[in-house]
Amino acid sequence: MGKVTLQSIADEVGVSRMTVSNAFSRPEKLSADLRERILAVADELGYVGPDPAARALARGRTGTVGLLITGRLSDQAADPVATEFLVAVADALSDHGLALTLITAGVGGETVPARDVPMDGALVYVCEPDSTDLAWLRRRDLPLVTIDQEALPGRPSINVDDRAGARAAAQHVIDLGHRRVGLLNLHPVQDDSLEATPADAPWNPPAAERDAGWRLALSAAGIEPAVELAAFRPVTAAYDAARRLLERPDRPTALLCFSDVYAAQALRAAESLGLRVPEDVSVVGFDDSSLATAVHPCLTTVSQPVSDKGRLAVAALLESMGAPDTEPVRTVLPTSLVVRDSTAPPPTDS
Amino acid sequence: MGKVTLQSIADEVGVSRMTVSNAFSRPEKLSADLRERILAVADELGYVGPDPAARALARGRTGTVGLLITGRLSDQAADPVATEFLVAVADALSDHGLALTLITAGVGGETVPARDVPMDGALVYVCEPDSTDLAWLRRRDLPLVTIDQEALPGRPSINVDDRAGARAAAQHVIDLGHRRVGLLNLHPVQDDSLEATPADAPWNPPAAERDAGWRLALSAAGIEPAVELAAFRPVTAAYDAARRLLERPDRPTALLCFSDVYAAQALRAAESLGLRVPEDVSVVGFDDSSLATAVHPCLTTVSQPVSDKGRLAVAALLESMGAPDTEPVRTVLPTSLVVRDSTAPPPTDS
DNA sequence: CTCCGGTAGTTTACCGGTACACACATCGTC
DNA sequence: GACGATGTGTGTACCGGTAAACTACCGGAG
Repeated sequence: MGKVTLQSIADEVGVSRMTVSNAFSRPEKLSADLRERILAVADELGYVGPDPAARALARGRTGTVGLLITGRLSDQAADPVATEFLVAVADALSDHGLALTLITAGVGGETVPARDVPMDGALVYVCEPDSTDLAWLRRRDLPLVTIDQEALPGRPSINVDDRAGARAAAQHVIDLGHRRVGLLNLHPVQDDSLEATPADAPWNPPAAERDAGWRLALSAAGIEPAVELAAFRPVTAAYDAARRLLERPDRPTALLCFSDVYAAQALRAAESLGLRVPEDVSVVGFDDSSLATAVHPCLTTVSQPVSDKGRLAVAALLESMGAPDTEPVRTVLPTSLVVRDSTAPPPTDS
Repeated sequence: MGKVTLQSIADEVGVSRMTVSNAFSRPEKLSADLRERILAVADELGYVGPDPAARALARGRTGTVGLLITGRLSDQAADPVATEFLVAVADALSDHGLALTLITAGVGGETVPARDVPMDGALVYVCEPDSTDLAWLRRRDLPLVTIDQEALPGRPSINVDDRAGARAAAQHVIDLGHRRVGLLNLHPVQDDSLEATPADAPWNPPAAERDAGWRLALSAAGIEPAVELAAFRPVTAAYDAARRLLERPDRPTALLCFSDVYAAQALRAAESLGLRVPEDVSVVGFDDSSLATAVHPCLTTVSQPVSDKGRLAVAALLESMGAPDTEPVRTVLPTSLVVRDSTAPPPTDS
């Protein structure tokens, strides 16, 4: 038996192919009676419904939205923030009957998802600005929304106010009386190779903004921070960097960390050196992810609305899919400091 | 300007459309010289490469694999096991240049992803056996692999040996001397409505197998367990169920839980009743997820190879995409008991 | 009686590619 | 000098649908 298509059903019923198509896709365009008959025959022939690929071509829509994440998903998923975001996006999309396709950097084989996967639009989440995948998406002229990225010209963007959050975090430890402060930020490592990364490699926007926010408050207080950078992976990089900070002769009494993941590593580093948190050293995280309350002590951290970010990103994407040429919206969501148990005034003998 | 297609490039260069197609998809079929020229013109015209949707139709392959998860992703993602699995799958697929599309239950709107999204195959992860989405996938005659599900006829399946793991867990507490044992298992709630669920609603396979394993060991020891069921969501359901178990007059001295998430709730329930773990009550989890070592005390639990599950599922799917009619493989992966700090002999006065 | 508007179904013209068989020239070989 | 083996490019026939314009019919208003 050949494959069952609209045509074979049409022949069987004795109507035009178009009518069969309508029976499936536009019930109101034919009589209920005939439609019934067509569906019956279709069922009998084992027809599964219009072929999605063909439909996608003819309609120009696929019902799928991509989420671009460079690097392996396992790298990103190590941070609860990423999965929380992903989940929010998937939920928001499914409310609109759209599916979410994960576009991760291919291994450079035959097929490049960013180039070859049919989709109606894409969310650009974590990726280097000069990513080839991003370049493909842009060339395809797809509706795009960037999240936590430098905004693309003419495209909506969703960001959070990292700078204000970081500034509040720094101000918090300053207000507690800390004068020796360490910054534990992301290392802008490229291509998984620490060596190959030029000294002036650009930070990704969140890291740059957080750094700027911290320094804004610190320099106003006349404090010159000690700085260590740690690559995103492996997580022990953050542990090592935290140890380097805490082993300095002029040991910082407060650590401001790029993320809760980093802060959690800092807690471990402090513990390994026999330092108590917050009595001997204060630690501040960022993100207020699930990790923040899962570790001991619970982290003082900067909260960002991750789920809102996902929801708004989807909303923005849907809008630019509907009306391509509207003025792109640049959304910046607020952050707020959440004070928990990992910060306290510095030890009195300091 | 009209859209740039293979044809427009062909006209411009003065070759046939097929040759242009080859220039992009099969470089070896034409001279390097001509190919160069074609690519140059294509670039100049702003051509982005063959249209994915059209290519998908013509080739019969889309480069995408679906992952079917019924219910909202946020529900599932509450369990670290689900995200760990998802990540393993995404990574394994990206090694083969395939993208992963999340198929979650739509809201029943216009588009039904399971029916309308183009894909080459699908992994069936968590879903009710009579799910309409699953029915769509089956009708579409897609290569399918089930994971943690009842195997589909003629289709490969990946499962873990839940029964043996549960049995080992039960045997462990028996060997420690426990005689009063509580089971905290999954409630087979349907459609999010506890009331609407018939009393004889079928468990999903893992829950059924774990129950069977526990009882195998317990009944051999002549122990009749106390049982409470808790819906997957909200997580407090497990907390409440654990409290019910621990408030019984004949309070169990050991709790065997459906998952680490449940076990973590049981820990909280015990704490809320002033019971110490493991001195007053032992708690055993399942999965050995990241949660197991994140809580205090660290959980004795049954370890299952989640990442392997993902990898093997992808391998099985790729195989059945390549050779549709091979004998389907039924893989059952081993589980193993991991003893940590949440189990101990029962209190002596019991 | 005619004109009009709506319903039901058909026609035509794509959507943008790929597979496969074939034509044609070039070239080394027996 | 004929023959097969390349290497290159072309033609034809799809892949399986959808949009939009068009026709035929029907009933009611003018």
